[in-house]
Amino acid sequence: MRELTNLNSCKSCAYNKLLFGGLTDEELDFFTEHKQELEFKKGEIISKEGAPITSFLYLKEGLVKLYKESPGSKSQIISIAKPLDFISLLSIFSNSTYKYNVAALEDTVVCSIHLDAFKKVIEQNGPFALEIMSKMSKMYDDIIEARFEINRKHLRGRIAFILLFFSNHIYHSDEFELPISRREIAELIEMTTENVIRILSEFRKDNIVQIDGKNIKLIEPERIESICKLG
Amino acid sequence: MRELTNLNSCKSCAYNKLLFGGLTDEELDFFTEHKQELEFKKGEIISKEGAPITSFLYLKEGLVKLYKESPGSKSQIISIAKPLDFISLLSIFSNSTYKYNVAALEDTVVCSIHLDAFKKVIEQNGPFALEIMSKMSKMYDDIIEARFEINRKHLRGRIAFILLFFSNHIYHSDEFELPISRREIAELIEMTTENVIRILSEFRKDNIVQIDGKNIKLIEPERIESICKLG
DNA sequence: TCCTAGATATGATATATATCATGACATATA
DNA sequence: TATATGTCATGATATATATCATATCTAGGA
Repeated sequence: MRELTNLNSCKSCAYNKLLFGGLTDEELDFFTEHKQELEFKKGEIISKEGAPITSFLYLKEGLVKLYKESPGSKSQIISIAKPLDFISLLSIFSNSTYKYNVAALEDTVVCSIHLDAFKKVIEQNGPFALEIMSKMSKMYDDIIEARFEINRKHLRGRIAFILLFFSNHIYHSDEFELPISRREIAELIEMTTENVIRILSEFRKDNIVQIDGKNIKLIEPERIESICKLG
Repeated sequence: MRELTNLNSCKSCAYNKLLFGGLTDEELDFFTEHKQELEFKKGEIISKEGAPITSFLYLKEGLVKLYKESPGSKSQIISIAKPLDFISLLSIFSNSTYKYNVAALEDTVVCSIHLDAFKKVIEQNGPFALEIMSKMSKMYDDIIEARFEINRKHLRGRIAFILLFFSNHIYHSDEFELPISRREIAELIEMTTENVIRILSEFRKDNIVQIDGKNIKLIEPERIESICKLG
């Protein structure tokens, strides 16, 4: 991890309009004083389950995974967060320690606002509180929704689901480089690594995707959609 | 559904201290003006996926299930809410319509505060906003946690899990009456109805639970704990 | 440079779970 | 009262998925 130093003020940050619409100049200045920008290299751990929470974190650039590790069994990936997503979920309001691990899947920049400062502004700015609740709510609902969707699908449907997830929600393209390994895909959509590999091969043989290592190109997105829906 | 009429003011409500610690007398009076208490009989639907959200709901008495229905496949139960739980999750801050169905499992009393009134108080009372966030956060985290726990267990472990859930978190007793059918258990812990029945029978034959219809008595809770952990 | 560990890949086999079939019983309905 | 409908129950069978074994390829460390 590396702390970025030549910081702009939050006031001039391109992200503040998107995330923090309802803040006054004074509040933005207040955040500027209490924030840090942190850079993580691919693979680095951003926060660990059980570690004390001291700041509100959101993703500025890059890609991260939220995951749980439980002794004796393989780890489970809860979700993948993209720029502008909060990576400390609501846990920060109900727990003093993190409930999940977070690790960088790509080189990543995280904006870190000291928790006390963040809470202070929530307390004094009601509309801002509602905004944060709305955003967090949506993230949680999406996680739960995805969990249930994955669970009612067969393996082929799950692979189709995750391909479409990267294509539609992360890279907005039919062609992309997978940011995670086959094993991590398995941890994300609840199946074994072998079956992830096997079914990706099937898709390749069926000529609905081109696969070269981590490089993916969806050849027949409509067919993948239908496998996702029906499988 | 029946609307209760002889309402006490929120000020004197035994629940307000538990749920709404940080409110002024004026704010409680304001809620009193904008609330209703609704009574639902067992089986009645409290809210439906897709219906417009007009109020903040929390459970005063009884038991409800939150569930999703998707065309062509069986419905999935997301969670079971008990008194003092919010039954409109954060959806109310991010969506204009409900994302889940809610139905009463027992005769139930719901306190319904008009959404605009509720949001108004959140906007003007920061500490209250934080309180609500904290409570909602915990509910969401619990749901996600349970989902992942269920998923890494085999069927016997899941049945053990759900028996312990009712025993420890709902009824606080080794002896209780199941509030849901075998089919609903299946919808809650992601397995088929037949296997729920089969494994409950196994547990009965193994003499770790007594079962008479919906009446359950855990004979060897420690063994159930260990099946839950290991299975 | 070699060596090792991990990722990818594929086949054979085992096994957990779903599906199908059937029946008893209770409960709602006409 | 008779008829239908849903729940509980259990066995036989089918099938999806995990597990085990093995091989190749690549990247990183000594």
